[in-house]
Amino acid sequence: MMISTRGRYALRVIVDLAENSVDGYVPMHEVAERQGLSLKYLERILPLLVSDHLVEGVHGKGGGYRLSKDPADISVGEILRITEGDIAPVACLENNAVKCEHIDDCRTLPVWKGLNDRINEYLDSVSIADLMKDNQKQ
Amino acid sequence: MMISTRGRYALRVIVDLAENSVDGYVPMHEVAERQGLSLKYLERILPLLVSDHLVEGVHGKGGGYRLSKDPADISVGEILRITEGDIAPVACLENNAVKCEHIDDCRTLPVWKGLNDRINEYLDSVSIADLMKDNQKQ
DNA sequence: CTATTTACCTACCATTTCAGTAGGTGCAAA
DNA sequence: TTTGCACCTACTGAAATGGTAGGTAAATAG
Repeated sequence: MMISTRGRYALRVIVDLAENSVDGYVPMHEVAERQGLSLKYLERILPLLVSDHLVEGVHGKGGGYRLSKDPADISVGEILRITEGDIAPVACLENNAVKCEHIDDCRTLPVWKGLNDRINEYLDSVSIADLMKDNQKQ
Repeated sequence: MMISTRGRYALRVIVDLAENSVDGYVPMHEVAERQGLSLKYLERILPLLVSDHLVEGVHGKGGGYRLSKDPADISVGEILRITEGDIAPVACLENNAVKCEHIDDCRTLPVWKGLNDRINEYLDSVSIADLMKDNQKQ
């Protein structure tokens, strides 16, 4: 399995915020309750999204989170790359991969590159707006 | 990361057999040496391919492995599904997944299904023959 | 000024998976 | 009967996964 709960939960949180943040900031415990997820675990995931300017967090009463961008301008690939760190299907295509010696003669590398390209292409083509309830594609 | 060494090594072994089994059976220690892989580890992977009739093993002197099918008739997807058990990108699409309650109302399921479809479609479209040295696509 | 509410941070933990290794047994040919 | 091979089971160290525990920092309400 490629996408862990970190990435999947992050995506659900973002969609939830997109659908429920009509007025101001939404505290994470509301999202956690709606989605049936552990608040404590989400609290460890959200700083990743904040530091990448996908959402903004405000402390104190009346605070919470809201999206920094329009749902149509946030892609699924963006969220997953932040939370998963790397969505490469094999180790040799990961960001910090050790350089393979036989890279020029590797028979299997073209498949992995082809797979990687298709995965990223697809995930970048789907936006949060595409996943919202009122969208026709549903 | 989605594809572990089990699947990647299996693919390299199959391509190696396709390129080097001009005459009869190839002992696995030869493949292991050519590919720079642990023989002991490969010995644990190959029975999976045998039981799925992708390769045939013959004991004793002069024995080894050979492909049961033409390289053009073996897809990468086939090999990976056998060795990885499951190549679903998320847990809820795995073969033995626990049925999700909110499946009819899940905002994120369509992305995972779309991703799963594209991954399988691509991996099934690439054959071992496509990966061999003498192939133009290289 | 204090209490409350929220985000955010660090450390820990149980379980599972990964990537092998060790040490054999079974079978077939020379 | 010895050699070369496939094949089987049990074990292991390291890392990742999916959290929990127990705080601190900031903002607002009263």
